[in-house]
Amino acid sequence: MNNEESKNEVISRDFIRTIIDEDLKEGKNSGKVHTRFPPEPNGYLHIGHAKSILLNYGISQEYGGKFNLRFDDTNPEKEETEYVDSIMEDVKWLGVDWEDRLFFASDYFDQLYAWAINLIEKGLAYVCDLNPAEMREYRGIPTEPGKLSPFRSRSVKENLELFEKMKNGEFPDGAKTLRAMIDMTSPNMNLRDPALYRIKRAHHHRTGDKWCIYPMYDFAHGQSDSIECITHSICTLEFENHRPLYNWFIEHIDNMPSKPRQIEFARLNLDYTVMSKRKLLQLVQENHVNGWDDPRMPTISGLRRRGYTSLSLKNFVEKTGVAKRNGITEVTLLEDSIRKDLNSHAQRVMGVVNPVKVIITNYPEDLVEELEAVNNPEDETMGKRKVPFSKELYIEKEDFQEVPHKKFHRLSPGKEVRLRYAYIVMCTGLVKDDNGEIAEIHCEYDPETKSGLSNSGKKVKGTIHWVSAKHAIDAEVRLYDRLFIDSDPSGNKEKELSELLNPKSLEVLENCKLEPFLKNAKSGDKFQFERRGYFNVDLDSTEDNLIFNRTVSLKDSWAKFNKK
RNA sequence: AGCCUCAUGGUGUAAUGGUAACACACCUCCCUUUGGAGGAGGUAUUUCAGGUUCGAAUCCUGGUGAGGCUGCCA
Repeated sequence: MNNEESKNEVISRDFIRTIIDEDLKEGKNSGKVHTRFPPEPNGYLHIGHAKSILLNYGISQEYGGKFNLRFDDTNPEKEETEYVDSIMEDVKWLGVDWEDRLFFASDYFDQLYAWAINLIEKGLAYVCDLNPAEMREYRGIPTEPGKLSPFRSRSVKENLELFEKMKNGEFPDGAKTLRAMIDMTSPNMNLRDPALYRIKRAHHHRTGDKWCIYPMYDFAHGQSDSIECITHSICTLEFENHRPLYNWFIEHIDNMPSKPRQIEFARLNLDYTVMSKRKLLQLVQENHVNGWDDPRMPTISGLRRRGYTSLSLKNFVEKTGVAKRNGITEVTLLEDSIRKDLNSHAQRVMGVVNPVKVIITNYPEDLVEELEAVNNPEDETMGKRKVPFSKELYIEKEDFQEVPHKKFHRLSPGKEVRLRYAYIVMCTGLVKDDNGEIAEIHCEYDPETKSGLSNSGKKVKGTIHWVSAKHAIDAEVRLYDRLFIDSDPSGNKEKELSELLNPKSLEVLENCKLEPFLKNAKSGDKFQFERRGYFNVDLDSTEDNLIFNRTVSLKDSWAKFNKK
């Protein structure tokens, strides 16, 4: 083996996999790796969750371990079955298989209750009557220690009775909490006697009205991990300060099934995007978008509807890496991942989004030629198709300039251009309507230049796409652009979210003309409209009313040049 | 302010005491019946100050900057 080869063998490992490698080397968890994804069913999953899901699942697969899906449903007020369903659908769509390991934190409510009693018996938890305002006051601030709750000295017996009465519904909502007895002077606020249980008469999506007390996240999460024998509990940075508490429960509750290890990494952020569930919910509720799966949303369902594939998301997420540094990834990286995927897989097709009519004046009136077109130049096995050509065509408005820019090499008066898969045509005239708008472009074609003909060697600068007018099918096309004009909408503290919206994030074009090949396109089908971009057939598309969503445009150096 | 965490091109991540690299973005050029794809090249990086060392992005000390924590949310 030479030097170069040995260098290539050094696979770069992120810090989480490095930790797992070390744990394995030390013989921890008897060599097992078991991860989980713990969503709260209070909203739809977004691409940041996709990163976490794929990270956790990917690790479980790489190490020959297992992966659980567990709903963190400890706050019934915000949680709904609708979200449970959408989350499962999205996780599955990402290609992630939890096999028979679908769990709910609410499955563990009885066990959690028993463990709370265990802590009370050990003198490590107490029932507290402080109201929220008082509790806040007693907690103190980070720079100053808090004060001991006056209820901290209740006897074990009294605490046991009170806690039982809490469970039995003998106190009104919010009247009491069960708290851990840790350290009111800790610089880590999470350790200042955190609440374990609160009284809340809310209907739970799974346990119904069985409980009127519910465990807090901190009291449920680590223990749930332990019950499921999770070895590495991967979460985001904001839980760093919770880790001592996470470990405290594992250490102080008797006979915990296993000792999971919490590891935190930086969540994914994208520029021109908001990623918090609260803000996403706000966009939905204030109707700035059409629901959670609006193609402008960074939700998994939105991205799917937009036309992203799960493979492209997986590739993207891997490219963003895993680290502890907070940063903002550019959306161009996401766009690159879908272009790469679709470039090699998507069926090519011609579609005119902003049509203007072209008449080939020297072309026979009733002749229709079936021209051969390549389905995907990147993949010969995708074959070829026939495209009808006739005297009247539609081309893209922007492919014609009456007074052309010197670097514009498309159609303009007196100039020649190649019609993709067809002939070279020259523009010979124009017809304008009463408003001065171009109604018809007149061209003459050169029969010798038919595509594929041996003597069609004439060179022209540009090639444009077209659709035969009498064969064209109508469709609606939705052009999407970034939802926000601010590259960091969440970081903008001066303006409301609604003031940062891009007014042109959605452009609906009703009168688009597509080649007949697309007649039977089904929702979810993906195409490249040559020279325009990648398009996904929308969820609401029907045979009579075809709707295409633009996933992403093609890279366009002409458009870029024009901007300058 | 106290505690925790982080700091490498424009962006995101590598380099695990030994030549600072990869991807995206940006810019040139070539090629092209998609101004796509592809190819060739280019601009640009270790937060600062000390220290340890033959050698520091990496280890130590201090500074600076950024993020997190002060819910009976997760």
